[in-house]
Amino acid sequence: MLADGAVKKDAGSRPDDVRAALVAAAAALIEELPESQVSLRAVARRAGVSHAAPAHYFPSRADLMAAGLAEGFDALTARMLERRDAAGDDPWDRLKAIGLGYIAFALERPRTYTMMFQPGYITSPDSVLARSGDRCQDVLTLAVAETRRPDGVDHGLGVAFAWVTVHGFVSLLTSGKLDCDPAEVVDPNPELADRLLSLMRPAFVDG
Amino acid sequence: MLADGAVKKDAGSRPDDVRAALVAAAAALIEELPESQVSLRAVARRAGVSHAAPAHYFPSRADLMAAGLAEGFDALTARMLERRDAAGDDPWDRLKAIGLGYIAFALERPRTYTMMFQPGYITSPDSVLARSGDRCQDVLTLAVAETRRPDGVDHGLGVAFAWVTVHGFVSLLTSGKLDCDPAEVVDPNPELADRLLSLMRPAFVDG
DNA sequence: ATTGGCAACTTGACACTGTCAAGACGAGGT
DNA sequence: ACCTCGTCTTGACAGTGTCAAGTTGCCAAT
Repeated sequence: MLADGAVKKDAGSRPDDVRAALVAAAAALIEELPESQVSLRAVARRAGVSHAAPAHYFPSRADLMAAGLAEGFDALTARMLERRDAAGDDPWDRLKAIGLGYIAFALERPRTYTMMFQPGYITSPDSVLARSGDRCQDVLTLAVAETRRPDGVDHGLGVAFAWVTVHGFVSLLTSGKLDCDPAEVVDPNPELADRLLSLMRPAFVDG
Repeated sequence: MLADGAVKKDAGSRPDDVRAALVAAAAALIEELPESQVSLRAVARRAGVSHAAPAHYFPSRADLMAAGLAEGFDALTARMLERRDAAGDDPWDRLKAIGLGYIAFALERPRTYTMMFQPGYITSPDSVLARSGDRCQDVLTLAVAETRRPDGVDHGLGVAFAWVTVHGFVSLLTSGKLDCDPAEVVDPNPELADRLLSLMRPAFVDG
């Protein structure tokens, strides 16, 4: 009956397959198409199921989107950690590496990134999307804490400042408000991003 | 058939009336409803015309939205100018006043502000929306230029930094990523915004 | 082995959307 | 009077999210 839940691990874990396929299809379409064209039915078609199949796993379109966007947050977190660990031991270098990883991800998957911050997909504070967003923020919080110095700014304010800077940068970039090509910002000439991040240096470390 | 009490005979009943009513209805609904619910037909209903009337003035839904969003940019520009002129003569005070006006507008009309930066509504570089956005940027550019000092940062970088900071701030706020209530940030306790803006002070002026 | 039940979908329907085609209708010119 | 044009309406079409009902297949109990 209900004694041992989640006993679905037998060979053909079909149910989870469909769910995973739906989330993967959503994540793919979110980057491929403009937001208004990422329809429940298009996701269902991509996943090879009927148009109403998503309703069995997700109460509404917003919930399916949220699942796809949570994957985006996880990928962003992974990218930040990768860059941070590749940097040295200097706290500022590590924080800047995280910022550059953040920028690189957002410019690689601009539609996903934009939708990740669209209000309306977080249905509750402990939804999958909100939790993956929190894990992402934790990485930044830790890196800012590492730069802590006695006369430094308030920790929460520092986290906000760092996040605000990188988020505002990629957001304005993808909106076309900064007159430079987003495609070239990270790979061919990362000077702009580097100089921008350096502007917030005095808020964190000396010198 | 017209709604009722049509003012057709009125001296000011130019054909532009319908167009203006559509734009006004769009601007109102953009703030009242989530983006996906701001439909062409809902705007037409609000304006008291048939569901296909907008098609005569705007080639597509995006163009009607762009017209409404351009009004948003104009309102933002007006708000920034108002705050700047109310500030004193000190260049930094004027720049900060613009920033606070920017933040106040964005938090008063969050849905409008968010949609203003949504890529996809600017159909061409000299569209109405793009032009009104440019006028908004000009105000910021001028204010940054006023802070110019010999050893200051590059002008374009300074503009980007200032814009990035305020835009990132309100964007993260309305996304719920900064754990404070957006409704209280400007009116009851503007300390957070003030302290955040002060963090970018060293990039512009001495002391 | 048969039955029952239930979860995992599918099919069908409804109201709503953006956009196109065609028509109504008054104003202005000839 | 006739014609034309711009303005707007009506009607239609494919596509959408979501709900209701039906179908299928598997597992447990009889």
